Amino acid sequence: MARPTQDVTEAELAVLGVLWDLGPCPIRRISDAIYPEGGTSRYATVQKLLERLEAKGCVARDRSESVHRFSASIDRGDLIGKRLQDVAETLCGGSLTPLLTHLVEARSLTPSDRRTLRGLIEKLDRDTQRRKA
Amino acid sequence: MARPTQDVTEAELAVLGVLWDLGPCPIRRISDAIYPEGGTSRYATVQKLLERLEAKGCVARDRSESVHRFSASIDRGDLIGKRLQDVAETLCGGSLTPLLTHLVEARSLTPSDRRTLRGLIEKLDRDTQRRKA
DNA sequence: TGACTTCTCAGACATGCTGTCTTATGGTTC
DNA sequence: GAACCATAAGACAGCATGTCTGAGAAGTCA
Repeated sequence: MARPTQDVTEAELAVLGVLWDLGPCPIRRISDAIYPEGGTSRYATVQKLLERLEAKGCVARDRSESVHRFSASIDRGDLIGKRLQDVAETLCGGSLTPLLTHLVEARSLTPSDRRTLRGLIEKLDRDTQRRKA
Repeated sequence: MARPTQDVTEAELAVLGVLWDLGPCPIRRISDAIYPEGGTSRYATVQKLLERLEAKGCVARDRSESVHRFSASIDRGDLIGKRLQDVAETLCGGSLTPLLTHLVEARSLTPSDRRTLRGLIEKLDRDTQRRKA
């Protein structure tokens, strides 16, 4: 529910990334993953990042046991969507269409990309048809 | 040439926007456009923003006359491209494809958007064909 | 029980970015 | 020369970010 209002920072993203990879886990595992050298202060850093991520609505905290477990409450796709929305808002008056045409024209599309894309559009068309019928 | 390495901020974007609208012009016109109330300090603010934009390679300064003229050296599309690249780099390992599929799947596409999109893809296909032939 | 360890929690801290503003200085114009 | 407008340099506060410290609670084990 709680979508991130503020943006997720670099360091916070690293934490989120670990949660995406490992699933719900305690701080210790996250900090070990990010800072293999360990150290008390590194642990505290991760703790602070998790605290901020929780405030932003990006992670959930399970307090039912004495060692809290954290889990991501948004996935990578959500974040992509939010960032794209940001770009659209800032540069295109909120419309996503310019982003789309920009990407398609960017000529970085492989033939396979194009196949995928065409498939997606056809699927959308079918859905629209069905809704009409 | 000089592409912005750092990102353009909100206030800087406002300045760029005026340059996109008005074309090359002196500071005075820009500051009048952004701060109609006027004032010395507002003028100085715009001056500082232009200075930073110049450092970022986003505006060019013509010093040939005593009153300098500023012009945008990137357009809105460049900025969109840069931001999209940023998102891709940060969240998709540099690939733009996930952004594309995300946008298409976001089902916020109007039928007209889809027509446009299909047209673009077909054009790309034709180009590919032609290059093959 | 008491020493040890490992948490949570609250907050301090340096740094850098942003937007704003002040002041100094020099050229133009009348 | 006085008034005006420009450039130029830099001060400043506020905030975000990443990092770290210290206090205290809770669990572990001899």
